[in-house]
Amino acid sequence: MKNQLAKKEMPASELLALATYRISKVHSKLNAQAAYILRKEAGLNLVQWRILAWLNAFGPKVPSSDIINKVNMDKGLFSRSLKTLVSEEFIVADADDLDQRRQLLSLSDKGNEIYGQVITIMRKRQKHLLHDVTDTEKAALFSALEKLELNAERRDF
Amino acid sequence: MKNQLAKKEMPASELLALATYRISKVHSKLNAQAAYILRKEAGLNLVQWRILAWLNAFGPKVPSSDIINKVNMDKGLFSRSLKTLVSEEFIVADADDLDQRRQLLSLSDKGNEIYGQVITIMRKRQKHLLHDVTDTEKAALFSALEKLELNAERRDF
DNA sequence: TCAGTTTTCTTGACGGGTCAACCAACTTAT
DNA sequence: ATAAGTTGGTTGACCCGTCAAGAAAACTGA
Repeated sequence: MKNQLAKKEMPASELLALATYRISKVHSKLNAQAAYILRKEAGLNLVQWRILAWLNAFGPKVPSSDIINKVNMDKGLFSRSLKTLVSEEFIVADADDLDQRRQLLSLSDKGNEIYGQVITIMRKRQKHLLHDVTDTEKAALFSALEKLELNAERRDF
Repeated sequence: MKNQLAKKEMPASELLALATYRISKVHSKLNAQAAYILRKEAGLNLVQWRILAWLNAFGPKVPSSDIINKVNMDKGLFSRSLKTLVSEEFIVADADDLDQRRQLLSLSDKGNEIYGQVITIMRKRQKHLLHDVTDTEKAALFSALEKLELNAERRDF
């Protein structure tokens, strides 16, 4: 009986050591940092920035679905954020003659410009974030994250 | 000029490789998994569960501020979630004679029971999450996460 | 004693993020 | 040709998470 109870107690140290807890803390701090930089440097929020970056990566004249499917982004969130990006003219949306449902998205000149400004800072940030992480740590980090991601997809275990 | 332009382009592969992006994806999948389990097994949401777990860890008769300060939890979020946990009688809140502002929180019997049920599953989950992560990977993961967390706190770099 | 400050907790407001319903356009199979 | 199903995109609803304002109680120092 004593043992059964003991099994259920969890000291604070154990909680603090949980991978899930650590990741969630890191995630929120990374988010806060990125949001701060984007707001200060470009008046963008995280979602808007991500869309600009993916659009730059996937080239011009891309339909929303391409980005949504390749990236892990919610359709609704994308749709709403896109609307403001188009209205602020960071992105131009051309009709697709082959499929009337779609719009082909491209960065505007203005969008390209701000992307260029921000990506420079973001590269510096990435460097800073990892500057004291060794190569072996980096490799292990990525491999561990990959495993975690896969294991997080299962609902039965 | 060509070089300057080249510097600004970012292929999808580079984006996908960003530590920030990977962590955010892992984080969202971990969240979804935990939310699923908690909803199915106990009808709890993540915040409620975290409060129960911390309360179990920090012992009975704890004021809210103790948890809020030790953990990184928003006061407002805590306050709102606590209200429902108390109204559903997972937690009992006793008056503190020494400080009329505070309430001393403890898990109720019902709260303890559900905590016991859930923690068993959560331990199994943690095991599953890390089952194929080697010890060296684990060590590197934690060390890298710690560095990232620190580096994410700086606003100038 | 009592004005000023600090601490504890609540509340409001708002953006981020997920889920599901839905519509319109397109595709497939018969 | 057309019914059935799929895909692309929008919208509404809702929870999570953060921030800031503020009420109430407690503390501090003249």
